[in-house]
Amino acid sequence: MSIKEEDFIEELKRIVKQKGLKYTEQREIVLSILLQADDHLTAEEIYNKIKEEFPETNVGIATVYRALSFLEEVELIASINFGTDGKKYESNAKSHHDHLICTDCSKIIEFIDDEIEKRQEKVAKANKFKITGHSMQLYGLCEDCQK
Amino acid sequence: MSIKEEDFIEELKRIVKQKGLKYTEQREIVLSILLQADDHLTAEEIYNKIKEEFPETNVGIATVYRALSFLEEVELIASINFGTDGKKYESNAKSHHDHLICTDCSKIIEFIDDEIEKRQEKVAKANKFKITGHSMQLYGLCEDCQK
DNA sequence: GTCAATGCAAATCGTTTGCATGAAC
DNA sequence: GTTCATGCAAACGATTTGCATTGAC
Repeated sequence: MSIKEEDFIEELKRIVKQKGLKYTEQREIVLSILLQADDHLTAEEIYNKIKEEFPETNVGIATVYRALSFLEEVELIASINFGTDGKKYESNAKSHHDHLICTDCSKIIEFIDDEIEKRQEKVAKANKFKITGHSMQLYGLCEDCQK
Repeated sequence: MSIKEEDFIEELKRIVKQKGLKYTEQREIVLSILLQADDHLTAEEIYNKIKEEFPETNVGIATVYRALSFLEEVELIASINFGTDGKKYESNAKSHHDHLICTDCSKIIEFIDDEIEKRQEKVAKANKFKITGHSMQLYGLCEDCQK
């Protein structure tokens, strides 16, 4: 487990305690699965991974959803929306970024563009909006799928 | 009906014919509702508007969904995703733009930023992606809801 | 007349909820 | 011991599908 991952687990403990809630194995497992994943996972994929990697722990899909909502709320993880096809989650251990999504094979490429970020702030300010989050996806065909 | 709206209806007729499909009143009604709407509508809202504005026409919600998929596929309309809360549609008669969405009152403000568009192209090119569409939403609190 | 499009109801899928039980504190 | 979190199954809401019927061509 990398240092960053430990930090996130510690952060979760801190948040839970500070809110007067309880620290459970399930919440930790969901977070750690996302910390170790190198791609974006759906709730169901996380649920299956738990059953695989932690067969001794009994988890319900409802708990996975509850943990994900909680972790997203406290900003330890983030989600991208795939419409009817559900949401995908990733940990916030990586720095902020946006996504290029292949509409054919669903591959996701992450990118950062500071200029875009800056312009977004500007637009928000011009419209007197207090930004709490944003979601930007570019859809298209990846190199392989263009063939 | 503005000239632009007529153009869109004509375009629909052309596309339908070219594809060897059938031109139906229902598809035209769904498109024209979106052409006349000044805000973004859900499938259900469109369905209700049809029952209101075209009470003599019998439509099922399934047909509305089928028409919306079709119209989106041929790029006469576009959608923005609200996750579990469903999709909202708008016609493509207006020029391309992105959205500022209030997480409190759901108000949507449209904006265009050429610089952001340019940077997006650049990012796509750098990753050898062939862009077919994009979706960018900034979430936050609008002026009123900050109070 | 043929074939696509429709309306309806049932089915599906991701997600949420109610409730009794179990675990953290 | 109290209270929050869990697992399970049932409920939910948006969207899709199967199928017999209708309507466009």
